[in-house]
Amino acid sequence: MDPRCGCDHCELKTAFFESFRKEELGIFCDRKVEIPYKRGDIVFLEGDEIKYFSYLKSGLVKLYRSDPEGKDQIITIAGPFDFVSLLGVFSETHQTYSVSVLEDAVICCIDIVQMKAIALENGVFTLNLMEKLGSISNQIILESLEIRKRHTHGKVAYILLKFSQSIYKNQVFELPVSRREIAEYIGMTTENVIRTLSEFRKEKLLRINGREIEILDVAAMERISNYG
Amino acid sequence: MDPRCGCDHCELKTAFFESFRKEELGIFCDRKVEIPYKRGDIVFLEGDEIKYFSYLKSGLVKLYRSDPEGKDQIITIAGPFDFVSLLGVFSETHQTYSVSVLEDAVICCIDIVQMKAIALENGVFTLNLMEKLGSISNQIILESLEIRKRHTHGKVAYILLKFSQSIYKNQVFELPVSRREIAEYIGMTTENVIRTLSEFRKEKLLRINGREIEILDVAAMERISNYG
DNA sequence: GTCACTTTATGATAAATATCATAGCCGGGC
DNA sequence: GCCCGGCTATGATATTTATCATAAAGTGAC
Repeated sequence: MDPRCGCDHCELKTAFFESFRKEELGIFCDRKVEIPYKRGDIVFLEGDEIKYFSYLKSGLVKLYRSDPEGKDQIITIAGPFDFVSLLGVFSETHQTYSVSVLEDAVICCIDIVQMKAIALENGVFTLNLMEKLGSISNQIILESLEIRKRHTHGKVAYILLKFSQSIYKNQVFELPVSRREIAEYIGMTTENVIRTLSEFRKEKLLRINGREIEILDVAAMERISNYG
Repeated sequence: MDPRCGCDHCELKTAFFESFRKEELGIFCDRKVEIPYKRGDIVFLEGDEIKYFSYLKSGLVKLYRSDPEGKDQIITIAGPFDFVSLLGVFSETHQTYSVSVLEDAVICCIDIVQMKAIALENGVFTLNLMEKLGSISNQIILESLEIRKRHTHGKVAYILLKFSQSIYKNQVFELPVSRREIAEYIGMTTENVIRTLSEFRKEKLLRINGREIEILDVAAMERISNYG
């Protein structure tokens, strides 16, 4: 086993690279580039040429689009083990969205040509990859539909529960985004996000200290998210 | 060449089955089932077990979700050459959405186990499939984001232009859905969809005769869709 | 530390959207 | 043909949400 290669112990390996044959893992490791990013860094911008297939080893990033007037729309927030590359990576030549870093991150990049070459050779790998990418795309679609059908209170409750339950797995957490970014995520104005948070605080559903949030009444928040 | 097999001339073949080896096409053809559907038929329901990979040969279908209170939410409308199966087909065991028929359709069904077996063997096919599925998922995500960021006038204009430009490729077309279904698609109330259509009619942007729509002023509709 | 700028916060008001009520219309079932 | 139920349509009203205005608090550059 090649001592230079760190992929043997990568947490991602068990996720889907287990299907790699030894020599493929070797190729993978030799070619991959791991890049550390700081909060606020741009990973790539909409329109950039797609050169790498990339996934998130650690940290938190946001996927977003900017419209001509400069208003951003957040597509989703991705955590460790999520891919930064979505399905478009195999059908597009240029990025259809931008990615920036919310919490210091390490992103592993694999040359897209190399990735396709391995995919052509190894059916198990490709099928695993398709399952994983499919599952993520499915999640994004369903999340978008869930957000769309909610009103302001339900939207804010939904997104706070996402942070609490899916991302931080804790009732107390530090918001990785500003109120404005929450608004860009769920499609409201910044003022109404702030107002809704204030209302939840006054009703003792939340404790708020700047970006630190504690969900005091989970059941009530779930009720608001589902029927609010 | 097996005369019983019609797949040689299938329009879909050039789309991505061109990567099939001859024997694979044979297996495919022997196993496939082509099912004709009438307007109003249910193809499958959310929660049904996934047995087939299916694509639309002709006609028009809607993909939708129903919430506990019975309100539907339309995910997208798919035409010929679109897949009825989305990416989840490889990562889920049960359907995460329902499909019903808007215009008489023929759907080709392939056993999912068989499909996976071919995918494992033929990398070119799998990569082509991933590109196609990826592109469709990408489109659904982008469409959902486009709808989310618009207000009522922009939403209605957007969806009418979709019917006119993407689906029927004509300024005159017969709406395949009721006003209520349009509302379920773009997230408004039925009354406001009707009201907005009436306003467009009064402003001479549309001619409306029941479900027959003619877009009289395409430029104005595009302006409303983009900046509306 | 100070200044400029962004973020958070709240209130007042305007605009957009939903809800409720009503009615004509159309199509399918019998 | 006739009736019933859903679809289309429109108005009045209530509610929700956005916009505008203002200000305090936090943040980074120098």
